[in-house]
Amino acid sequence: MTPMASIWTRQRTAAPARETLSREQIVKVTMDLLDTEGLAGLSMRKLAARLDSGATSLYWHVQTKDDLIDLVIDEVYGEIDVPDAELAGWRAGVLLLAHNLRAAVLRHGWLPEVIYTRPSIGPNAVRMGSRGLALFTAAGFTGRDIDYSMGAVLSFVFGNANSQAAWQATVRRSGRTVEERNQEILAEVDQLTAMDPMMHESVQRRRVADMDQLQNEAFSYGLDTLLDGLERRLNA
Amino acid sequence: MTPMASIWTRQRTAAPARETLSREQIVKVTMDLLDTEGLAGLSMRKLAARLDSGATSLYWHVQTKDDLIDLVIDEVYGEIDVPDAELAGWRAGVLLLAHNLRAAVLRHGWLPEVIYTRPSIGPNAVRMGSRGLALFTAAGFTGRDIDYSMGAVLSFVFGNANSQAAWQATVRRSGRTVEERNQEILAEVDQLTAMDPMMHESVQRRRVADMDQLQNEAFSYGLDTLLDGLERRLNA
DNA sequence: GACGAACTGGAACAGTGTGCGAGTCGGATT
DNA sequence: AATCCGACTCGCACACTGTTCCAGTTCGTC
Repeated sequence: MTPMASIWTRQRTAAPARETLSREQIVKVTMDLLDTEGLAGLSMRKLAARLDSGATSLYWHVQTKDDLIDLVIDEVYGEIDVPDAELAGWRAGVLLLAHNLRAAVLRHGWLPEVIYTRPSIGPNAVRMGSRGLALFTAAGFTGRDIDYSMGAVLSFVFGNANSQAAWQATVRRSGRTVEERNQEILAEVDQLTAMDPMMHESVQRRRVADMDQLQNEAFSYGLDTLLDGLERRLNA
Repeated sequence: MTPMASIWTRQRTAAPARETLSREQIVKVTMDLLDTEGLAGLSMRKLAARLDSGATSLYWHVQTKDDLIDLVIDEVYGEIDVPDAELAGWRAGVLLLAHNLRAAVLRHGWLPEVIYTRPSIGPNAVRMGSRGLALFTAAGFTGRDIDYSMGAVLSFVFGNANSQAAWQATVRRSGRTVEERNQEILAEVDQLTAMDPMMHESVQRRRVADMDQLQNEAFSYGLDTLLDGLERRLNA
């Protein structure tokens, strides 16, 4: 009968007696630490140091490190604004959802490293899911097609954003510039294949001044294509 | 001038003197270990135990654990068959590539946990990339559209396969059946939102006898939609 | 003033990846 | 037949990890 005390269920039972650590504060500092140093830079002791507390004190407010990460992940979902279904047209709404989701992933480049390691269904994730479903329902999808169409968009967005975030993270870690890194890749690829023309040219095409813009274009291209396909389904 | 000795560059200089560990053998056993016990179950000591060797012996054949993982990842890419551009039509070819890639990810459920943690451009990844590009070139795409269209498909496939693989992994770890796990999710969601109708129904729709088939359908739905959109671009 | 709940944090444990360096093997050279 | 040397193995040790246990401290309530 105990309702599987998940992290989001548990609540502070009474007001704190004195100035004390709070779960909110811990989550916030964890987010900062992750954003600046990445997943590898997060350890309970380092986190405690930033909070001027002992490492084991954290365990009063949080069950495990994994639970803490669940909390931060849901915090990220909380940043994502999903427009109302009525306000914009459905396509404009989905477009916005997609862009906001991608932006959130890119803001928190450690996210791809953790989302696939746990289930993690927090309140903000549920809220985003619910509002997303409303969007696709308003578009005219029914039954399972609601889930399928939204799943398709989310899959694409995550697929795109994850790999770009990972790319950015490695560039940052390497300390090199984007162009230097692209040159390295070109060299590696050429060395591996003895000048495969397909790959060589594809990598060459990536060597542009504004890499972010290139990736934005790739994202828009794919998203538009997918939305075109969905629209076609609606009109069929 | 040193060509950044990557893991794939380094070769054994001479034949081994006696019966000895080999990189191929290590990679193979690592793959087995990952497939059966997941990423969390992989440690150098456990791996060495399976090979009847000391843990530190592995470091003669492999620079670091991360490099080892790079090798296994590329091994997975090696399993993916990409059809020739001329044989099937481009759409059939891309469809096959997509299905093969997804199947490989699902076979190796630990992959989503690692692909976004490192760059990892091995020979097999390059080969797959090259053959993929050929497919989209044969379809009629030119210039950057080749990269964009292929990127869209790969993003979707990874997005879909990653989350399904992660789902399967958690079900396996929990030791519960698929239906039990779905029931848990339903309860959690309802508890978090006090019966949000959108989410409630969506989760209800997931509670089917054959979960795999449902996810296959979701995959086909999204892939078809995306390919429809790409075809539309070609005919524009 | 005493009690007890809320909270802190040091010591300790089992486990991790990996550098070091001493040791072993076996084929080629002398 | 003795020597040599590169290929390879592996125990020890180090710094670090998440986490448990428990002895403490703080503070509102009786």
